[in-house]
Amino acid sequence: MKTRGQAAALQTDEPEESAGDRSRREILDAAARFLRSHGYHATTLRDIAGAVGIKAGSIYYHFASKDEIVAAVMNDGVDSVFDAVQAALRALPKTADPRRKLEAAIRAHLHALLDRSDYTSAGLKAYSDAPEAVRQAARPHRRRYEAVWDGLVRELVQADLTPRGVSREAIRLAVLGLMNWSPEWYRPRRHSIETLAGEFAAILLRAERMPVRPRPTAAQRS
Amino acid sequence: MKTRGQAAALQTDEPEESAGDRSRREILDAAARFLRSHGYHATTLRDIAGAVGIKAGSIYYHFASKDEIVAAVMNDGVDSVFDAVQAALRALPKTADPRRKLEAAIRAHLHALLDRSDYTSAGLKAYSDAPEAVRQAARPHRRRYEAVWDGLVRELVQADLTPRGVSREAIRLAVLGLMNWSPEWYRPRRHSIETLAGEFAAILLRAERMPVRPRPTAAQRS
DNA sequence: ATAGCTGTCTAACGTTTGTTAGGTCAACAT
DNA sequence: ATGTTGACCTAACAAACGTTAGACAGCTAT
Repeated sequence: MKTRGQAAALQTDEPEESAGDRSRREILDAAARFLRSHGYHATTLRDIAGAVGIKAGSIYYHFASKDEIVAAVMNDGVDSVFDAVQAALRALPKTADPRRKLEAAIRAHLHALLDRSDYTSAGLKAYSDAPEAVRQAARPHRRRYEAVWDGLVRELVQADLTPRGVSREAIRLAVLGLMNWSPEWYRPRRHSIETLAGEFAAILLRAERMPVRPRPTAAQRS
Repeated sequence: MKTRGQAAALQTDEPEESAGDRSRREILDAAARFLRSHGYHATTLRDIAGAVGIKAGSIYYHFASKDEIVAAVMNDGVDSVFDAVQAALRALPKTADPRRKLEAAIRAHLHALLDRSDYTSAGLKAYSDAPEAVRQAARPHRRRYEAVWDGLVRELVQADLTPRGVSREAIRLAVLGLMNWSPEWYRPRRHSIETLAGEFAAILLRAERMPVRPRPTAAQRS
């Protein structure tokens, strides 16, 4: 049932991708691009096929239905941002300041959403339009990812870094909503993901903005 | 902008709604409901007509195209939440605490989005899927509404209630994103709009949560 | 050489979509 | 009585949709 990574654990070399595997991957890539920019209903199998260089009917050699493609894209998208955030958190020392963890997670999420993976934003956009069966298949992936943020928020609350009297759920909904709405307004030329991540983290915390440790243009005040 | 209030004022000076006007309004109401829950492409003229009790072709007596309906719903939706927020702000004394203004605006926005008007949420959901012509027609309405929030954020910044070093734009995008994502997770049985409004306002501000003031007549200004 | 598998093609199918043309029928004005 | 208008209907149109069946070229293994 896994869509991609299964051959990754092969013993010696790279998976030796066959022609069929490459087509299958290209179909998913194209589907993710169309789903991201046009949504579920406006993404047609003929569009996808055309982008891959084959005919619409040929898709059915690789997938049983449109919804199977959509489900694969959506689940890969959630797993992808899950992995990205987990990796970003693991790159920090376990005892790191929860504020830094929050900012790292926000940065990873925004990167996945806005410039790294069509899959993540495709899943986000197509979810509410997809048939119930597809959404149901995606639910475990989504829950697993939400749990990451719930843990993060829990740490913040325990460190007393969030406004008092605000439920953990509200904070999680706030941070996810704030990020997930960004595809609606983000323009690569106009916004910097790095800057946005820092600003969003600062907004969500009670305390002042964190000291600027690694880089860029953060201090235009003072 | 009136959303429902069917025979609100039977007085002599009311417009005397004709049968055609009522049909037109019912078409828009039904379109808003479908657009809200199913989005642009999954909302069909036959669905709308069926909900009103007429046939699909008859819609063209009232509207020139599907997109004209969508544009009307979208623009009414933005104007509706604009009016609601403006009214909520005007109900406050001009010199009111900016924190209170923020909370009032958030509450009004959430109410418009989640339980008062199908139009507002319909416009939000359908916007990115609608043809460019429809989006272009909606842009002035959206800009006017954004300006309200920009003014609100400006007040907050001037009162030093926001984290320092964070741009006004980031704050505005944060608060709007946080609210506009709520249709994705809000469940009326599970969440309370009043509570959410207070929590979101608290999250966005540097200071502690505001004291719960029982009555507005007290002079709290020192 | 032959058989089989892989990956794609052509060509259609049944359905649904937005839209249009022309008809119908009651209410009203003359 | 007659003509006009308002509001709706029927019936279709072309296009586009997801999907399917069957054919066909290229490769591999016998």
